Amino acid sequence: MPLPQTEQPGRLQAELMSRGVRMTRQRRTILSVVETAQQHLDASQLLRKARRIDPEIDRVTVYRTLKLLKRHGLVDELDLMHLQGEKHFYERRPQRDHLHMACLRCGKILEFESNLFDRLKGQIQRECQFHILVTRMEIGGYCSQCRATGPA
Amino acid sequence: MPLPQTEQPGRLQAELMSRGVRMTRQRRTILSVVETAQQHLDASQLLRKARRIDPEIDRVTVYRTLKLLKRHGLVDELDLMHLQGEKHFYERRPQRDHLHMACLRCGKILEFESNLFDRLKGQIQRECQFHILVTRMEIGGYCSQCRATGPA
DNA sequence: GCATAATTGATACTCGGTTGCAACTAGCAT
DNA sequence: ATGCTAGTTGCAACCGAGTATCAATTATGC
Repeated sequence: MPLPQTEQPGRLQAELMSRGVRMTRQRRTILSVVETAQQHLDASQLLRKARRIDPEIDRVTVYRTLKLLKRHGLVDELDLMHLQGEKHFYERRPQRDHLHMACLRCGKILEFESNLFDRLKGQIQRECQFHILVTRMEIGGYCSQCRATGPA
Repeated sequence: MPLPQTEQPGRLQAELMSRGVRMTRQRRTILSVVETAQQHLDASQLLRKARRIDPEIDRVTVYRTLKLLKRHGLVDELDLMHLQGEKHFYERRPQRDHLHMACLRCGKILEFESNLFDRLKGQIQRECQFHILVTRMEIGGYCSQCRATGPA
């Protein structure tokens, strides 16, 4: 599931610094991993990739940096329907929100943007007077290939 | 957040038995707690309530019964934006799907049904050829009261 | 009733994530 | 450049949700 890489590198770092967040060697490393990721990574995958750049990085620092990014709304946290246990996955928050479909058979993750999705969020803000900060829509089922072959 | 209680009691039990699932004293107790719950419960709250009826029930049995109900599509699992740690919450699967809004300030959970939501799911089934089994849409933000008082 | 396959409860364990704290350091002021 | 200090790091110990194992128990079909 290659994510569209419309981000220039260093964007996360610049964004955090502009908000007065202190930039450490470890954070720079972790941010670069998040930015260059080609798929959704969980904390332990992130740690492994970060350690290939800086072997001294501790897992606690990864968790703390992810929390920081979440707090600043720069990454979104995904559960991907708990397809792989209780891990959480992370992705750079995109320009336009999308939803995730998880195939319960082959484990593939698909993304989907939709006007209806955007309109639904608009409706909620209006009708419920709810100020939306984060959205997470995940769907579990069978992808086109797996449904063709019949349920496992 | 009182859930609409349009269910007659014993419905879950009947549903499971009709599918050939063995009905034990413990299961009956847990099912009755799920059915009469007035809000979203997590596993440990469920255990506590079940133990008020049958003090011998073990937490493992609660977990196993929840897994059973999920497998049969009779309850939905919610994360409620991880507002309260990594717990999962459960609710009887409703006639018509709804989404959940979690107020990140006061912790209130709101539910919302919408034609746009239904249409969005239809669009996904059609355009992505994805066979939907479970849907989970959760929104984090500020409810009308909390946004009026300004962010915490 | 009986047989038997499924279920239960106890215990130990896994795993994702957090806390407390002493050592370190980014970033500012001088 | 140097020093100061609040913010950050790494370590180790911890927490809590959920799972595996297995002997003892029990629901259900005959």
